[in-house]
Amino acid sequence: MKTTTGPSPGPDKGASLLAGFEDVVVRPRRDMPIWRQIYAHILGLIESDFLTAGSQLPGENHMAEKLGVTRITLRRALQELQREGHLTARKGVGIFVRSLPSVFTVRDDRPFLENFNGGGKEVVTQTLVLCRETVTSDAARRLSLAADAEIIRLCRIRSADGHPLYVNTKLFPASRFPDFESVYRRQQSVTDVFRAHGIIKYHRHETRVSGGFAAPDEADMLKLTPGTPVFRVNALNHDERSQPIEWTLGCWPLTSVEFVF
Amino acid sequence: MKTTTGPSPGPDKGASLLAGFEDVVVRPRRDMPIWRQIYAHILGLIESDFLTAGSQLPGENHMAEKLGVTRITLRRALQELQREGHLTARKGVGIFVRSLPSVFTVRDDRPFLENFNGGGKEVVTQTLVLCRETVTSDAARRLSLAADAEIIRLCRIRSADGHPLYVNTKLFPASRFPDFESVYRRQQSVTDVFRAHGIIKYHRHETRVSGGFAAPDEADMLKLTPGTPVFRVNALNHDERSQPIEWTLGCWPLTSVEFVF
DNA sequence: CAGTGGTCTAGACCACATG
DNA sequence: ATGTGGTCTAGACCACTGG
Repeated sequence: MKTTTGPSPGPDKGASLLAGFEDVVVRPRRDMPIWRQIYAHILGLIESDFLTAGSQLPGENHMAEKLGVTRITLRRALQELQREGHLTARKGVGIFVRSLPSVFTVRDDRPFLENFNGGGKEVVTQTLVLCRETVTSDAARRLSLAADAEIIRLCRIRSADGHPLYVNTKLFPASRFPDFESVYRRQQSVTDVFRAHGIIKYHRHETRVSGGFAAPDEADMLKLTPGTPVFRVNALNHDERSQPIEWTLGCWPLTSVEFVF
Repeated sequence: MKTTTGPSPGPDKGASLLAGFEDVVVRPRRDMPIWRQIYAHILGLIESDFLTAGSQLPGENHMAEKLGVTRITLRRALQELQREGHLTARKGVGIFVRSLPSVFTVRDDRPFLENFNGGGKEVVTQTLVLCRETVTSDAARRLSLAADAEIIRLCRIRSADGHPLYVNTKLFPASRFPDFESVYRRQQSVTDVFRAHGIIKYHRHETRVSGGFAAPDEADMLKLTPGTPVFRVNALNHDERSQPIEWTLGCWPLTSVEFVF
């Protein structure tokens, strides 16, 4: 299916822009509204790999015309697929298949990368922010710091096979890590920063998982439609003397991960 | 605000059906589309307790007219509020405020009810199904049973202050609990069933938390709009000899709970 | 510039629940 | 019979992106 070179339509971007939307019949049914049928059809194209991850859909006007429905009706289906994380729309550009792994196990008690490599995904970590600043009252409470203490803020985004999966912000008490920046810039690893400062063992003290909806900036980073449901993870790490050393706030698309405890 | 008896409009159902929608100005803005302004306005009414949990909104036509927008535009806002769990619509009846606690901590290592009473909520548990049947292959693997073993299925729904919060299905190996039904019917408590069969101590072996979208039957039970995002919890309990004795599948509205580990 | 997705209007018909 | 929410149409204008 992927190496089709003949005249038959394939999922290739440039080929037949309406591949997958030929001979599709949608008409009012008692049990399933039209938009739901379109939803099911497109989802089928994605799950059968006819539409591959990253590929672009035909324009809304083209699809609507081909399906014989109004753009609004089509958009009802597209909207649902966006909220479920299968599609992502970029204004002025187009609609693209996100097609993330439907389940992406994260074991809470293991180093982050271990969970990914099992799935054969290539994981890339990108550092967005690394700076020092004064704590907020919230973070001070969490990290047991004075109100005017200094903290280190580290924001990163992780992608699997080029698809952004996870954005997080980590806060550290600055006093514990005088050489944070230099070590981190060399190794790009928080564990190595810990080790360089004499912290060899640390443990997860508490993990909170809640749900929410992607804010515009989160949606932008994760390539989601704003309002898409997400997991919010909120974790505190302690060193071996039970002192808080790391406060993490993370955000995952709801459909891209499963947490295992 | 709640005991208004004068002519001024209040949130009371029968009073002024359009209370809360007087003098609302919505007009196109660069930074916020109309539907988003309506969304914010209604959310404000809910969060300020002007619209109380369980109360009914005016009809869509009335609201749309009052706001000076099309029904479609209004529905864009209502749809968003439904997906976020603030509203629930019943066809042919009306739209109602769900207004659940935005955070509802569940500590994984504590008995279920302990987490609720702290919030001052009155919790009701309703048993939907209690029956014996042959295992599915999936459940057999999870509970380490033979392919033709018998299991006990228990489906329940839990509500806080009359609002359904949590539906779950529990599966037990039937051979371990000959008197399940009789004990359960008397006490309505799984812990008591365990105790009656000599299991005094048991522990959570594994918990998995994932995300999904309410199926029509789940939506019906939880009084949600189908497609609303939910947590799916999947847990296995072991007895003190590490034998699996309980397999739980649960479903929570995304916005009603926070998991703490 | 042309094409994209985002928003909005003014109608309409339907299935459903209630009185 | 009435009012409700659910669906759908046929247009329209806008802001954004890219060539």
